[in-house]
Parts: sequence; C-alpha cells; structure tokens
Amino acid sequence: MAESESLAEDGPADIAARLTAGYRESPDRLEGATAPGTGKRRGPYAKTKALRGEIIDAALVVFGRSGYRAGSIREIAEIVGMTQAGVLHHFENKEALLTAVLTRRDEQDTELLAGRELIGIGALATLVDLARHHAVHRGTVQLFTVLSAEANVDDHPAHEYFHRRYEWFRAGLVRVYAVIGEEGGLRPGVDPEHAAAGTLAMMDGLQTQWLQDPEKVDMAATLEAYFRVLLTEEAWEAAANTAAPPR
Amino acid sequence: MAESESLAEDGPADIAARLTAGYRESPDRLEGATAPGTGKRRGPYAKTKALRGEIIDAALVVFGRSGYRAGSIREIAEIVGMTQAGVLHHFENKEALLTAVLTRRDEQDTELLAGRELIGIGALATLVDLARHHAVHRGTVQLFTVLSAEANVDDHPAHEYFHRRYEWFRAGLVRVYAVIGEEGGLRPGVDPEHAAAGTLAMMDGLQTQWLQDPEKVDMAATLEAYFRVLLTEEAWEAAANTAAPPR
DNA sequence: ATTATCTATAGATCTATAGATAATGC
DNA sequence: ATTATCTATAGATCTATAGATAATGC
Repeated sequence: MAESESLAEDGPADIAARLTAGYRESPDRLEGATAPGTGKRRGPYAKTKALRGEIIDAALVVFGRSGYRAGSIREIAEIVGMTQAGVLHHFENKEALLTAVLTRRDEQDTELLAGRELIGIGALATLVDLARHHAVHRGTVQLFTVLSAEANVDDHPAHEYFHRRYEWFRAGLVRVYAVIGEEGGLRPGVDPEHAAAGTLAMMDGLQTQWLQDPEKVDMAATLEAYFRVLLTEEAWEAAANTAAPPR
Repeated sequence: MAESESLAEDGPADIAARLTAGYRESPDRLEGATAPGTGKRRGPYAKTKALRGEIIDAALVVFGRSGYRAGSIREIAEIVGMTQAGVLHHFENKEALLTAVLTRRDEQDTELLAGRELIGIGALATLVDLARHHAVHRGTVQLFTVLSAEANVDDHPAHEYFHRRYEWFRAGLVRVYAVIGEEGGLRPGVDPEHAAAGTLAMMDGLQTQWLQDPEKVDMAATLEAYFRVLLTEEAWEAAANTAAPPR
C-alpha cells in the first residue's frame, strides 16, 4: 500500500484517529495547553514532545522490520536509548504505539500532498512523484508493506485501518480515471474500475519488489510506463508538463 | 508474490531445496526405500507420510496467518491434533517446517503449470489462469503475501528464497515480452523491462488487495485488463483463444 | 510537586531437548 | 526393536504493572 491522501473525501488521518487512541496525554496537553476546567496538572517537560517523536520514529523502523506482532517494545526503547518501561510511560500500550505511528504517517502524507494536483491526470503525475519520494524512504515503504500483509487477519489491530484505506484509495482512483475518461484522455477499452485496482496493485507490488532489490526496480519509471499505456499520448504529455513537481 | 514456475530456467523448487533442509528423514526414507549401505533402520510407519503432509498444510495456514516469526509450532500442532513436541519429531526445527512448506508449494506449482504454455503470449494467458486459481486458494496467497513482506530483513530464513524468486520471475517475464515484441504483439512504446516489472507488481499487488476485500477485487479480470493495454488487440485475442484453459 | 525514568517482577508465551510411554511392524 | 507421541522442563522472550528514584519546573 502506498500512502497518499485526499484522492477521496475521507482520508487516512481520520482512519487512524478512529483506532482506539492511547497517548498517555491528550494532544492538547502535549502542546502544554491547560485543560479547561482542570487547573491542576503541569503538563509534560519541554523535551518530551521531541522524545515522543523519536519513539514513534523508532517504532516505525521496528514494526517495519519485524511487523507489529513480532516487533518488541524493548527494541524500540533501545533505539531511543531508554528502558522498555520508559517507553510505556509515554504510550499506554503497544497498540497505542502502533496507532501513533500510523497517525504520524498520515499527517506527513497530508503535508506532502498539500497543494498537489489530486484530480484527473494531474493526480497520476502526483503518484509518480510519490513513488519517487518512496524510493528514498525505505522505512516507510517497509512499514506499509509488512503491516498491510500482517493485517489480513481479522483480529489484527490495524485490520480496519488498512481495509478502509484500500477502499478509500481505490474509490479515489476510480474517480480520477472517470474524470480523465470524460476528457477523452483514456485509450479505447480502458475501464476506470480496472485501471483503479490496477494502479493500486502496481504501486503496492512495486514496493514489495523494490524492497527485495532496490537496484533493479525503478518504481517511478515503471509506474509511469503503466500510465503511459493507459492514457492517450497527448493526455500524458500534458500531465507530465503541468504537474512539474518540486524536486 | 505469485507462485508460478518455469518462466525461466532455474525454478523455485531448486531454490527451496537450497534452503538448509531439515526433514528428520530423507525423502528416500519417507518413501520406505532402504538407504544403500545401511541395512539398519526400518523406516517410517505407513501413516507417517500422510501425517507429515497434514503438518505441512497446517504450517502453511499458520505461517500465512501470522507470518513465520509470530506463528507458533504449538498452533500448527493443535490443528493436526498433536503436541508441539510431536511436530518436532517430524521436523528438526521451525525453519525446517518453513522449508518444507515452501518446497511443497513449489512442487504443486510445478504440477499446476505442467503442460501449460510458458513462452510468448500464451504465458500471459497462463498467468491469468493462475490468478483465477489463486482466487480459490486463499491460504497460499496469504502465505506468499505475508512471507514475502516479512522476508525483507536480511536475516529472515526465507530472505534468499524470495530474492531469487523475484529475480527469476522477472527475468522470465522479460523474455516473454521480448518474444511477444519480436512477433509484433506489443503496442508501440511498450518496453519489455517495464512490462515485466509491472506484471509482477500487478500480480503481487492484486493479491494484497484481494486479501483485504475478495468481493471487490477480481484478480484475473484486472490482470487481463492490463495485458489488454500492453498487447495489440489481435495478439491478445489470439492468446485468449489459444490457451483456453482446463477450467 | 509533578513528570520521567529505572528496577523488579508477575504471568504468558515460545523453541528445543530429555526421557518416559505407547504404537507399529519385522 | 524401532518409530511415534507425550509430559516435563530449561532458558529466552515479551507485555504490562508496581513502586522506587531522579529530573524538571511552578
């Protein structure tokens, strides 16, 4: 699974939030704000916010390497240089750690895609850029590849998350291709539904393949080659010029 | 990762064999043959061969559900109705169990593809059939999806297996597309390298997607739609007729 | 005084081995 | 007598909690 936003109306950030959250402190508290009504607590130390970020980064690496179930809190703690119990002071339990990782990823994706074209042909150019971006963020790619596979069992804590994410992404892509089709940009015989499922599959599959052999697989180029056979020549050329990304 | 054979010269069966094997008994012994020279041992009971097959099937399910690392021997044992120690009487250790599963899968794939067209356009029709076959073998799909993701870390026991498998499959597909191209079956601008990587990616990605929502994803149809945009109309029609599979 | 961190530990696992008992088959 | 299976157990983990100690900041 790739991680991009806003191709449909209900993004992954919402989805992650829907997982039972579990910060020890609410986000408000983390910002140092005073909870209305309760004038009691002092709030976290100055360094705490940054430290929790480090923990989340470490969790991303560990869950990406070993998966959620086999990845251990102790390993995460070791990376940030503290004790397993120390980590659990900041996150209620292991699942809260997973939620935090997914939420963080969704936030970063939202930032990344802010201001990009997400409708019609421009959206496809954005996806090619996204693939290029992934090629220098192995940890993230690994996290999504490993978790999306692991989350296939019903009782996995990220099961819902991935299920919704796929649905949301595929629906968004169907719309993208429908728009392109209306503008006459699709080659004859190309069906938006199949193109959408195919695009999502191609993005996921390229990640799996690239992880196995980064030298031999060019995710962005292969994805672009796919778009090139789906769209008319003129339509794709137009998109490639329009969406010229901030490299 | 899909599981098909013989698109290149050095198949996965060999690859699995290259993993340190670990049957308690050699295959010869399992067949009841007398090892040359040693006239000592009696060999396994009559039921044993079938039982080991059951254990392997159970291991496929458990490793598919939980991955290799998080899947437990006890769970496997429970499925076949025996003790964890009982299972370890038949397989030296957990890794030997994994090897046995992968070897068994490779053998079944080889059977499945025996007599099918594996060169040129016919090979693509065979892949569509394979996708159809996968849609009624969830366990196998899950095994390969989960393991290929988990095996991305260097020290995973199936790391080599998947690395070689990908390379072998991609190389085979490059050849397939090259042949089709020579016969003039590719649409203008289609490059065998990209088409090969794209096909492999699409097959893998469709499996991941299908596992999340079997109702919404038609692996065979989506794959076929992909082939349809890569090949000329005449070429694909010819293939669809030629390779009419044993449904 | 509150927040962060550590040590210690309970209670579940898990793999693999040792050794006893049961089942099979020359 | 050999093969298969079980019970028991050693030795590693792992998550989560309790309670003590250290660091921070009103």
